[in-house]
Amino acid sequence: MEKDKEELALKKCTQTIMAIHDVMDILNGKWKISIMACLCFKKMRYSDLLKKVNGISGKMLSRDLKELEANGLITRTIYDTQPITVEYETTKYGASLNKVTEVIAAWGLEHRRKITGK
Amino acid sequence: MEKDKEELALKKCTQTIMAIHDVMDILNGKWKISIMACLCFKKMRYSDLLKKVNGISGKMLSRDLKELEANGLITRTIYDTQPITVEYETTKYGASLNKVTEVIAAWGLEHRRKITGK
DNA sequence: CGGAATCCGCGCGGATACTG
DNA sequence: CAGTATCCGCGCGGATTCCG
Repeated sequence: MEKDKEELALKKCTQTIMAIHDVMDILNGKWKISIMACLCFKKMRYSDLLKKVNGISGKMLSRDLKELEANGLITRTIYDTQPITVEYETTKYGASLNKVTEVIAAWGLEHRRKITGK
Repeated sequence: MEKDKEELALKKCTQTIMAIHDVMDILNGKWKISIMACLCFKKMRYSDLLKKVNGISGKMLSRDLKELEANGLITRTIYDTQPITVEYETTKYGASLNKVTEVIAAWGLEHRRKITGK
């Protein structure tokens, strides 16, 4: 029946909304997705991220890094050099966001082409 | 040379960050992605969205819908019934976000499975 | 039904200065 | 270098009320 089909679609819609809401709870704020995208390319240090993630302030960066670590998306390792070195790296789990960031970025490029370009 | 390769990767990283930032400018806030995901399933009315997008308030919904429309992602059509009916629908352009919302939702489901489940 | 208007708290997020 | 601390404005976003 087509009524069942309709119902099924709506149910999937509801599930989708919930799933997205979950993600937005973890990746909230202006910067987390950018940070994850950056770390998906390679592990980086605090100062590297500060430069790469354009416009972010030191406060937000460290705060977001803490939250991302708390959610198991990245790891923080300290090297006892002089001065001390800290490296951030995606966990295996965090690396699975790679696909997400890629798709977003791809759409963003397309969008920019549409806006600025012609 | 591998140095060139490294350089290329970093350049791509920078581009990715910029692209993501563009997207976040359009899809900012807590709800826009959910709204778009919802409308990617089917066109809906204001009250439908209010129910489907769980937790959103009327104010945010109408504000976000306005912004999404301003960015060309959705259209708003008024039917002269009694009482009046308004339908929101993705533009062809907005529909291209389908892939994005799908990937995010997929990751979200996986995430929920990891958190609650085991 | 489909909003607009108003009130208001909270926390995001920027700027700056300081620390080990 | 890798942060922390503090101050503070702004706007997101909730709740409620009102309107055509």
